[in-house]
Amino acid sequence: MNTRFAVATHILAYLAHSKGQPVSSEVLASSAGTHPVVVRRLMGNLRDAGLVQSQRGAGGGTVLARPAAEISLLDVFRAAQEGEPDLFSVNSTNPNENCDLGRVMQETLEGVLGNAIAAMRASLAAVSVEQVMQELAARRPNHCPKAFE
Amino acid sequence: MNTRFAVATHILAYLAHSKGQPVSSEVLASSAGTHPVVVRRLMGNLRDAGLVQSQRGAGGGTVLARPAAEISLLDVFRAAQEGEPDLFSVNSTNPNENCDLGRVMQETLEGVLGNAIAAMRASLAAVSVEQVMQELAARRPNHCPKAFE
DNA sequence: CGAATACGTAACAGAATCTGTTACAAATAT
DNA sequence: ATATTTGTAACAGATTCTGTTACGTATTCG
Repeated sequence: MNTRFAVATHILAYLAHSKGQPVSSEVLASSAGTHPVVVRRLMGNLRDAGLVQSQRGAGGGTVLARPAAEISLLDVFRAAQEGEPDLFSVNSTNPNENCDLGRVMQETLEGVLGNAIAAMRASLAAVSVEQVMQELAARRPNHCPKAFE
Repeated sequence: MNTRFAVATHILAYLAHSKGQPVSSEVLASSAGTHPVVVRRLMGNLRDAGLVQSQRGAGGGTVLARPAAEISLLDVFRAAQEGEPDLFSVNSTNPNENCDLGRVMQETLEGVLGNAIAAMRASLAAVSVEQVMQELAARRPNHCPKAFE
């Protein structure tokens, strides 16, 4: 699993915490421990998914496009992995040419994993960005004065 | 996800089908559509996990170390990914130095995903190699005369 | 005993992917 | 106008994955 999901969740939790105030990619990158361009690149996905809205220019930045309670981690996951090869796909190598055992094997494995994947998706769908933000705020260590800094 | 899980399942289903007859890495590789060394490399994991037993020399090959009904896909998955970075770990980048939001974020995400991962593991544990082999045999297309060839 | 077979393992190349970084155009506030 | 900030392309370095070659070791068979 790449870092995209973690970084995207970090970003959105931060935006949920800053309640409407636009946040720049530089601030977000500093908090998430990455590079501003990485944030902006990922932000493109979140924007395409309708999760955030950005504004250019001085004083610009990004805000949530809808309430944090209405953004599930499944939304985040899907947006973060958009355009990427399906993380849950069963990668097999060459399907056998003699018979299509390869294809049958792939279908069988996908069937086996189907329920588990559905459960995982449901679990992600049950958690909102607001919940994550609140849990982060609650567990924020004392020696870090300003939240999400 | 790498191809290891799919190839390992393929191998074990094949071995389950050949009931005690040792199968060479060359035959397995041909069926799985990969290279014999890839099979032998992966077989090292399966052997370490106690799922198969190999014998060198002429007429050698690999057999299941215990009945196929007693090998779950969770066993296969664990063995195939042994020594690899945890597929389900939430990769984050640098934990922030100012405060440990990075660590808290990681723990929070791991907590969120914990149930989903447990469900997925349970689902894999509920399916045996024998079941996979039987489903493959049942779904084997007609124009492929000899099973698993 | 010697040859053929087959595993075990190291080593390496090519491809793909991921992240970080630089660069620069476009948009916007002051 | 100027400073700020996003949007995006392009590229380098690191890592990973698969396929492949090579070679030592074990085992069977004649």
